[in-house]
Amino acid sequence: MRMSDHAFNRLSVLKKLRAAEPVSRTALARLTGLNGATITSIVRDLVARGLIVEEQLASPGRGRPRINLRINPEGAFVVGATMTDDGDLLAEIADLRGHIVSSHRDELNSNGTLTDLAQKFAEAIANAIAASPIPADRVAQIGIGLPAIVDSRNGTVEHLQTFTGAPFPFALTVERELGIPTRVDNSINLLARAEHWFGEGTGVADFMVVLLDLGLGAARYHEGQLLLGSHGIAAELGHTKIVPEGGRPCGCGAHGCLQAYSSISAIVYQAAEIAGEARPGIPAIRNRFAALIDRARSGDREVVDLIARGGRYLGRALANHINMRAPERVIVLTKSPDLVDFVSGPFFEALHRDTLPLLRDLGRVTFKETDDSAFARGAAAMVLEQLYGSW
Amino acid sequence: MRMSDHAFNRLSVLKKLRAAEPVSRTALARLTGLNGATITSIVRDLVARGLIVEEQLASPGRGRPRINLRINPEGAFVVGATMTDDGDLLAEIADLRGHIVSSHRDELNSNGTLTDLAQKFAEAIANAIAASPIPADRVAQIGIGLPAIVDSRNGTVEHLQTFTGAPFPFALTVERELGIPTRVDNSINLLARAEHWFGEGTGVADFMVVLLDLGLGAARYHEGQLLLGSHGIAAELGHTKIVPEGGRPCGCGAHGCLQAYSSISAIVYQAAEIAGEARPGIPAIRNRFAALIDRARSGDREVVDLIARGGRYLGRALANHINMRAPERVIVLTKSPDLVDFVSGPFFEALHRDTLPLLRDLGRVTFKETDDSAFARGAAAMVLEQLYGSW
DNA sequence: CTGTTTTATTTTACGACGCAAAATAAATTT
DNA sequence: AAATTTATTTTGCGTCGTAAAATAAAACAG
Repeated sequence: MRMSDHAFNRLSVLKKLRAAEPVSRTALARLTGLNGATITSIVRDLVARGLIVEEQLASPGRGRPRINLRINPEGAFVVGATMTDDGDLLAEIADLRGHIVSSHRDELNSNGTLTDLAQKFAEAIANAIAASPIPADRVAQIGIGLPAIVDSRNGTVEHLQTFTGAPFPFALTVERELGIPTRVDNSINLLARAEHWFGEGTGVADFMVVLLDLGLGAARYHEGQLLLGSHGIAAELGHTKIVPEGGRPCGCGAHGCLQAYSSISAIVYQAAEIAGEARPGIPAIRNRFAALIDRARSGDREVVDLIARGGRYLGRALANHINMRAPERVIVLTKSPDLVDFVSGPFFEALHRDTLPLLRDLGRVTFKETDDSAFARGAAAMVLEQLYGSW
Repeated sequence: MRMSDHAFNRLSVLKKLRAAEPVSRTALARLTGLNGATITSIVRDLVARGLIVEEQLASPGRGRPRINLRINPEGAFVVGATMTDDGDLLAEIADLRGHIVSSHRDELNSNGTLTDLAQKFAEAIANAIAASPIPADRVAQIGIGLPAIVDSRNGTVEHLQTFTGAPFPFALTVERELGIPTRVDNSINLLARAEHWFGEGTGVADFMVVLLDLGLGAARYHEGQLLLGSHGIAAELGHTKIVPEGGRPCGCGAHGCLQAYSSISAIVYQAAEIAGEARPGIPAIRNRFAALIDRARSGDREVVDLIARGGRYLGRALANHINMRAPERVIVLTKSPDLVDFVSGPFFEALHRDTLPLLRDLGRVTFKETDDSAFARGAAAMVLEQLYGSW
């Protein structure tokens, strides 16, 4: 489904406003290329919806003073919910600037079915709202990020961990339970949306977001729109074959996939194998990784090399991606700055070496620290992005 | 620049018409989702422009008989021009169905500057028109395909062989010379456009075209539109790093790029190296390759393995691409069916092995023979695609 | 203090587009 | 010949975005 011109124009006004805030109508006209009259009417509508507010200004010189416009952070609130690495449900309330107003965490004891998971999400979200100072009727929308293959257009889950089968109407299930419009998207897509609206992707039409953390994921904006592939696959990176022959086995059944080398889990698993230990469970991985970082800091070559190899492989994979698609920016997100310390050297070396000279551009690729709240920011971004019925 | 709704609707009518031809207005309304009244007015315009014609039908049953619509192949003619492998300029006239009406070939003796090259193109095109039965004033547009980095939006060349520098207004130069609107695009993009309008990409919104011939190239349609990256780089495949360490040198300065292994030139060059001979010049490559094919057919392992390796690498690279972006279809074009004979086995094996199980889908990837006329078909496609001012 | 100038925003008038519903057209069936 | 069926066109309407004109709100000049 294509966004209408109408929706597109509204959205570009909102995006430019978000990026240049505070900004006058005249400036918006210049930024968007739309006629001033058009801006007047779009802004009128946004003000009526309470999403933006006018701000009186001390007059700066000659002429009628401009009226600056700002996002009204209190215009609407959004719940962003996601599953954390430790198996909790994190539900946070964000305002329209992507600021977290309230945060709530519930344990997730799910029986593994999607019906139950949706139910647990609904409960956690209800708890989060109840525990917050925000009245329930000010919560305009719910955004849920799942580590899954999701069709965000209609809120269905196609594949999550052990679940595969007919698309499950996840968003609808939560929406029925709580009576609040609900959207579901892939976790990485939420991070990309957060960057596009509130982060380093602001004003950048074509960029890629990579999450290098426990797992590995990627998403891509193209011409100012998040790419949604046929199965939500539009910028998968983890299953790039990085070791052609005799590579490590990957959960997908194949060998030599990037994600078997370049992620915190991959590094921890490899270290465990070397030490002849069993793989730790998901909750233990961060601790194990911290221990590995300690060893690396004390000069343990084995660990340093392991992490370096992950970085090198990621660099090569990203170089290949850049060579193929020439994004303006690549933002590599991680929750672990320790990882960056040891990864970035070999990463940038490989990246530079394998990138076409034409496209070698220092600063195109950057590391950035993130945290779980980014998902709630992404949910807020999703609300803005979907204000006019588009995805 | 975004296509307007207006242009988008016109274009989808034209595309559906092209794909379902002959077809009635009512059927078009169903196919496009547009209102019948809208179809009436769009069709009226297309008929007035002479691009489509009505066709009276024997009434098939009850009710008012439908009036079928067809593309009017004679509605406009297009010159498609390109540089062939043997260093000639090939200028062909195509009708709106992509059928070649007339073909003309001139030797290219260029001094290497873009000004001169554009001049030579203009001459060859003028000769082609003069030698054809089509009156010059029926030639609506010229499309030129260059093995270059091109900004097809404004017809400038950014990089061609030895030329690098400020974008050169190639289309404008030819247009001034001949007085006929002229567009320039990358050769591979033209092939993709030809597939989209007249070939196996008809009706497929997301597909990739790979040219496996003397060189290696790729282009991608996304949501029914050709992707144009920032430097025309939207689906480059040749500089995927396929051999991480100690790979063959590539023209780009790096080592281990796919195009150093998987193309006719790459195979011929490798064979020459093995034999301790000098690299043959471009014009000789096809002959040398024919000789290699003979050796392969008579069971020469060395040659068979060389070609197989190229196929394996291409298979892996395409698998990586599919894993990343999940195109609906991939069309691998080549002018050499001999190549396919020896490449396809190892190619499909590697492709299958390295593609995510979820995305393994026999029939997604196919080989297809092509020829130089495809560029003229692509030029015709470009005209249709740009009827309403979009790219 | 009043008129002029400057800059920002809104209003007005208009044209383009696409839709729904109604009208018309052109056949077959009764 | 009238009714029915299906296809296409016409009509009337609402929305959108623009250019030009009007209005608003300030500083400046005298």
